[in-house]
Amino acid sequence: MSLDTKEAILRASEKLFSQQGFKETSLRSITAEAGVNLAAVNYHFGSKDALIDALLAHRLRPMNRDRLQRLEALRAAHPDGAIPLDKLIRAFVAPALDLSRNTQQGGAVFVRLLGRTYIEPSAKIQDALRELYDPVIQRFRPAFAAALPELPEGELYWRLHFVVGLLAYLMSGSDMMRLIASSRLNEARDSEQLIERLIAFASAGMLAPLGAAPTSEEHTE
Amino acid sequence: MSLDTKEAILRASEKLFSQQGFKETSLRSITAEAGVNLAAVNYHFGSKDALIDALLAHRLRPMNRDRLQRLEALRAAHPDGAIPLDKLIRAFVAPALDLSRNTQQGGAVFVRLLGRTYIEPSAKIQDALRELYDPVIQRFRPAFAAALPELPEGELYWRLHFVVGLLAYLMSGSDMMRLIASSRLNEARDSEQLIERLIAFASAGMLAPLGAAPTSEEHTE
DNA sequence: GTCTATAGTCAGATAGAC
DNA sequence: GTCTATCTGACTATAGAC
Repeated sequence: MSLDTKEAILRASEKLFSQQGFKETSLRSITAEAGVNLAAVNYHFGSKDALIDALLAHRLRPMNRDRLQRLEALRAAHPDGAIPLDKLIRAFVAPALDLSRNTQQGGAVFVRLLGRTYIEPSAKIQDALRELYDPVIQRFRPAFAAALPELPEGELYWRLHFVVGLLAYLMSGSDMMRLIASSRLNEARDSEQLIERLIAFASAGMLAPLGAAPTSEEHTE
Repeated sequence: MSLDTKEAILRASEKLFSQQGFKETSLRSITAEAGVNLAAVNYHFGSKDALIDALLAHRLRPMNRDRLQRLEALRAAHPDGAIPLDKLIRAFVAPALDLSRNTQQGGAVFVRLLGRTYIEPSAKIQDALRELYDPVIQRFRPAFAAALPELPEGELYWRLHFVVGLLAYLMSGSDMMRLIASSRLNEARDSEQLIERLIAFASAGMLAPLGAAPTSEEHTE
């Protein structure tokens, strides 16, 4: 029936994990959604945890490869070492959000899953993530430092943090969006515009003046 | 023994929920931590879900009251209607992060819990949140619109979104932080400085130029 | 490789003694 | 109000027939 049992499980689990979370999604619901037998997950992957690991690696590795390729391309295009900030941010952010346009690869489903992993407290998932992310951070950080030479190291750390947080929140997405949704708003969730908005916001934030916050002594009152 | 069974349950559940998540925390672990009987939760709160609701309301109501009070104070201090952007952001952001300094009230424990609720997909939690947040958003939005008169409505929506995301991510906190933590970094997680950094970043982001992202045709390659 | 059947665990909730 | 004891249900995982 289905192309492949293993593939069907990956597809179904991606969908359900992203909708409900890891702990909340049972192997029963996954195998039902995939149209395969309950025992198939343990046969093909060994355990639920191993399934999660496989799923993350399956998607994150190509995404991070994309990020590093874009960074290399930028390096080549700017041999003087001065890569414009917005291009750097785009290289980091676009591969993640681009997945939502690639419907063939699971599309928006995986983007939500990815956002979810950023937040998940499970130690196992955190470990898997760290291993997948560390090389990327290690390469992007000096590029950002070069693009923002006047920013102290501590500040750079936090501002990178803010960008990652922004990305994670957007990808885990639309739950919180509904909270604010008293506004009708054209459903402009097309990722094309979203990426541009995110880059504009993040670039401005990264470039924020340093001792700037006017502190406004007390909040009146 | 303990002050009050009900209070002990609230305290313990706040701690465990924030550390492990809602689904991952069992009533058994809560009652063990609180030093009370397993049946006490159901006796005092009725169910696990009702406990979560009570916990959220217990903390969010005062926080949102604080937000609205600060907004009113700003309105009074700026009768012309032009509240500076950074003060607006502070009024929205500080009551959340301030809780981490108020150790008497549960301190950082609740901040993480709060960050977690922003992300939790459970429909019940989302509903409880919407009810608590709606009045706040409804009041802050026009103030932001007045502070950024040139920003189209759609843009304002997204940028507010980004600020909320930033806040949520920071509060759900430090899990992702460890991912990037190849940097040693002075453990400057003192919320005082964090608030200032967040306000600076968010203010700059809200003020980002409009059609600005230079689009950089393709990413080279 | 795929299935059924089931073992073993742990969850939330409740009845009823104190 | 608090406790013990227990019910009921859901889960992961596995053994073993096909």
